[in-house]
Amino acid sequence: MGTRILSVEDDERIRQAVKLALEDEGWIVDEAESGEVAINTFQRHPADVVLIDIMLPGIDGFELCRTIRRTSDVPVVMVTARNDTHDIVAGLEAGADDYLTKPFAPKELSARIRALLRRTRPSSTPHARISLGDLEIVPDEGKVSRGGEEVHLTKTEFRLLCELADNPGKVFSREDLLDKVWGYDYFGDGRLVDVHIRRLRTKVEADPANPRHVVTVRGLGYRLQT
Amino acid sequence: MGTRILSVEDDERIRQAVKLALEDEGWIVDEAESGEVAINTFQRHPADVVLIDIMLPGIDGFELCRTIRRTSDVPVVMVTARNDTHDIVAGLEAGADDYLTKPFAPKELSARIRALLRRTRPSSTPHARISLGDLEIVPDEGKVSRGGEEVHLTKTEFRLLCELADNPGKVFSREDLLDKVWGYDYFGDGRLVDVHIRRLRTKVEADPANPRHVVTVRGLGYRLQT
DNA sequence: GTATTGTGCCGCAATTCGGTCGTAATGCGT
DNA sequence: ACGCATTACGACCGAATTGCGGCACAATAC
Repeated sequence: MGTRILSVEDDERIRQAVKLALEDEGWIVDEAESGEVAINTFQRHPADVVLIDIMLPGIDGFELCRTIRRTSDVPVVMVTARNDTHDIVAGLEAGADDYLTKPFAPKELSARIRALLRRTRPSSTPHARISLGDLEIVPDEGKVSRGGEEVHLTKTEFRLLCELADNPGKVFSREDLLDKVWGYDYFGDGRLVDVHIRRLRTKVEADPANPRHVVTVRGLGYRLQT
Repeated sequence: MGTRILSVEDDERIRQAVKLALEDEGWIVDEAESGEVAINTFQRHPADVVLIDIMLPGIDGFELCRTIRRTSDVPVVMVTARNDTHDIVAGLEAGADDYLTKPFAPKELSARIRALLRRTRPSSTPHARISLGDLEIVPDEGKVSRGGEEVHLTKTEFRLLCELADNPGKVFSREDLLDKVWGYDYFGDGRLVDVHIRRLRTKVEADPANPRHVVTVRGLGYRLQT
């Protein structure tokens, strides 16, 4: 979560369009209008993906890319104005991971970045398998079983359980869970969490009235019993 | 994947039960009732996992394990009748990778083996042959058969199936599949995946309305049933 | 050139899911 | 024991998801 993207582009209007498109995906967007500013910004806020226009005032996109590559292996997308093979090759040699040709559709932009994130990020596999007592959770397979018996959870229930299981024993407040499961931009009733906890219990607990796994900590929130 | 498992066990009934449980997972099961036979069999058909009962007539499980270890680093699971720390330590010293205590649930057995395969396999090459229940996939030859009967798949359907089969059990989101099957530069409707899943089912599933292989995980994507 | 097959896209229908609400039950402090 | 705050429950309805048939176009075979 909190994916951060650095967009380096000197054209004001394109920068705006890019920002809108990317923020629409829920990503945080840093902007830089030149290579110098970009390097500065990147050092203060390392991004998860960097988007570089080749034609820049001052140091050009290739140089910027090489500079970034010296200190980071963050995925880089180069943006070229013309469909010039030479530019593309030069970009890839400078260490870019992908390239885009102007003009590009906002959809294409976000799709490329998403693909890039998918390709580079999943190496950090959190937990292949979590088991707590008679509960077993396999995040990769979207499976949960109690005492060997597989139980079906909905997407939200599953995410909720995974979140709790991420720190077994830790108490999560409703705000914590709303943030992590429902996203940063959710404004609703905190009782929403209660409802899903209840639904989760009916499926995960042998006796939902006396929960042994999903425990409520009155006044604080919920936690997963170790 | 044509996973082959060698089960070394002198008790006829247990051997039967193990065979059934493992074949249920789509694995090929070789059997040996003694260490001598096991060594012979293993040389003719190298297995991906070897399951050894400690109590064997003739050479015992530890000796067998050491013998196998001299020529192969195949994962070995030791089976002990009693929950004896000494046995377990001795087994691990003999080169075993995991151990099980009798009596064990078939589910636990297959879960352990699956875990072992996951831990050891990823380094190896793409699977030359994948079989799941009555389905058999041969990526190299572009062939798929259900219950021995060969079925014709189109290029896209085949790639889709292979992608799913690459990590059986893992849930693939539509984006994952679009990325891998259609390429990272495809920007169409995610519903396209649905359509091809449906077409795949009409060919691969005995009853396309109740898919047993290509399963949908609502809200997450699709996965191949293990 | 024509027929056949494969591919992508759309709209409809069935189902499931998610969020909200009113209300009941429970725990906690006094 | 009482009142207040917090949590649990059941039900409802709109929204999201997915399966399905069909259509148009492209690729390939004949």
